[in-house]
Amino acid sequence: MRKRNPQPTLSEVARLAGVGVGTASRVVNGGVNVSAGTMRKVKSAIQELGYMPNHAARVLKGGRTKTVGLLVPSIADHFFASCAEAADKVARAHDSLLIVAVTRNQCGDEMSSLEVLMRHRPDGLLLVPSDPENRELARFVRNSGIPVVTFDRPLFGSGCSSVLSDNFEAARKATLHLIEHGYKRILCLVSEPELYTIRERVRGYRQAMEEAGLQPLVDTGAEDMALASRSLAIHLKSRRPPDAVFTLKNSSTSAVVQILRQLRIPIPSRLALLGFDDFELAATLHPSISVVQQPIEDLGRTAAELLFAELEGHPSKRMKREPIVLANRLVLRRSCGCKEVPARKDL
Amino acid sequence: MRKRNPQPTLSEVARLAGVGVGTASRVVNGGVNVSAGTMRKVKSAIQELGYMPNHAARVLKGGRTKTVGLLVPSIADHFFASCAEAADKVARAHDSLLIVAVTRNQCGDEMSSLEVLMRHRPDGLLLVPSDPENRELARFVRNSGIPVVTFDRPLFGSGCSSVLSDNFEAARKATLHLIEHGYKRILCLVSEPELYTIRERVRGYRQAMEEAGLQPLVDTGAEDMALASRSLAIHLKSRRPPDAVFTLKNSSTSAVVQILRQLRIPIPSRLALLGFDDFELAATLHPSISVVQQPIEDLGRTAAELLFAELEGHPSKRMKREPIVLANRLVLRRSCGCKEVPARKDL
DNA sequence: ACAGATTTTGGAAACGTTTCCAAATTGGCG
DNA sequence: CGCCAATTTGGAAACGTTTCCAAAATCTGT
Repeated sequence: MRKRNPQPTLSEVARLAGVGVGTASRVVNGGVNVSAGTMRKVKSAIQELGYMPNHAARVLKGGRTKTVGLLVPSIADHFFASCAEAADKVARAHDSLLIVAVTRNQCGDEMSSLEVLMRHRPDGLLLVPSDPENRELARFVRNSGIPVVTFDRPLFGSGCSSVLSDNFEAARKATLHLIEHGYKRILCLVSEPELYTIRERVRGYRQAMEEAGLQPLVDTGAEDMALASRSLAIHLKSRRPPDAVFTLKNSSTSAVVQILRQLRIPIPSRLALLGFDDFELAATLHPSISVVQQPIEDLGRTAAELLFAELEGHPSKRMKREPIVLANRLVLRRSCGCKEVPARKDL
Repeated sequence: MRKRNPQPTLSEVARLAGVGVGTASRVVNGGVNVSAGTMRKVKSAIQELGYMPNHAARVLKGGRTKTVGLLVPSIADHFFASCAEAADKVARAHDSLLIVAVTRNQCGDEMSSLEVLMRHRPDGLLLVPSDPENRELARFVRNSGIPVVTFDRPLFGSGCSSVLSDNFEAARKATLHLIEHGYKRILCLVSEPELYTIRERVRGYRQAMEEAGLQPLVDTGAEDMALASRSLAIHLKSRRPPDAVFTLKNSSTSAVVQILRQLRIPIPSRLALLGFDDFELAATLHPSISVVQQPIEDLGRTAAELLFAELEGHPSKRMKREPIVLANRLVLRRSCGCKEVPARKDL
């Protein structure tokens, strides 16, 4: 059986329904100014033929593509995957498709991925810029002619809206919390220090230490397990070893847990630990790990909603360009020396 | 400055170069039968105008869309996210875009998501069928007229290729391993028993138990933490409590770890544990958790490669329709009573 | 029942490519 | 130089929509 697939076209639908092609088109697009009878005829013709609009033709004609693009560093990463899922849900609610492309935080890939995305002429764009200072990207956004919203990281000079989380303030509060516990030599363990979010967190850490009159202690040599392990060992053997560690990333946190277990260093009695970004087993580990919990889904959802608002409602009435900043939560567990406390809402 | 974005068209290029539009087109597409001089003129015109072909117009004319669709139950789930990333990499290597839609293992969503995908006329399709017996989906695939590859789960009666992992055999081997340790009352803790992969795993478990002349003990009441907790408590209090647990899903495994920790039941001395599907902290937990490790990226990558092979190379020379079955690895850690075997790469 | 206002309808034009085919140009060779 | 073959070129048609505009049909109020 050779059921080739010469997709039925709108004129075939029109012919079968006994109406003009323009009329058929109107029925397909919501049917304004179409009489009930005609509507019915056309709809049943569509049903019978299994007609589906040809997307390419629509795009060519210049209409909406019902497509929004999402550009993220990675899609296997839980953080971005959750954002993507949340954004996808919003897109689907607006009868649109979210198309995703991944950069790997490399600006080169960024532009080329963007190009592949743009081929599909998305109605709008959701971005996580690798580098907030990327002028090429900012220029691209300005000239793109479509609404763009960035999230997790801003894009300076692009004039587009952003949805961020307060990395600075959350890191500051977290550090202050450690300080309140009496820890004085707090090591800040960093990987990927070039990323905006990480830089903000480091800034928050430094600010807190400075406020307390303590000496900041930042180590950027935590790119992977091996390096982190080496760094940690050196610090622990130094003349004035740290009494607490503040890790700025999910994977660093679990790496440190693993390393400390190997070294048989008890948490928090010998070394306290607080991590940025929650992870599934943080509550299950022994001891449970205190973390800053990010509003992950909120970021994706809010960004998408903002995009569709600009897209549908108010193309001219541009809302204020101030970034929307979402709060993080400090979830206190055992690893910072706290008694297991119910998660606090106050940042 | 209203820098609208009237993308330059091919005729503008042609005009600037002083040639016909057909000639310009030939230059853009590899330039066969074009004299060297003309070539040069057109290319510099392209350069000057920053011309980029309009993808929609090309597609409309009947070419490839350079797009493949991926339909998965979820994209926030680490398993599918990794598959997606691997498939995306392959797609990008073929200068194509992977477009993703999510079902939530619900057949209704499945067809509607598929419809949204099909709007974009993908050149091929990558599917994770919610239900291998879904006749509607199978019919759709047969009539779609484009190559389709399923992975993780088959789709019976669809005639398309599949890439699977050997859930049955892996579960059997895993159960056998527990049996070799001397465990006799092995509880198989199940959630989402309607899923194909889960059913296969249960089947493998039963087979192993039967081979050993032991009584299978399957509990499907593990849908969430609360239920799992209740189930587990009941079994532990029964007259002949289990001495080992085999969990069939990632989240069940960590749920059980958490529950046993709360109940202060030592692993593996009082209750051994072996899980299906590895997770990041499985090696870090105390004790470390033995698991079946799935070839996650392989699944996505292989499926995508298969799809592009059908797409590009051999549209008629259909390869054998036998599913490709990838092997799982049994990663032995402490929770099943094993000594920590070289904590790294033991098959 | 009729003029005018309103709603509904049909069909042509346009979107930017590619793909033809015929026309124009070039080259070879007697 | 002249003629045929081979190469190169220009431009029309087609892809399937949407969006016009004018024509047709229907509705209003008197």
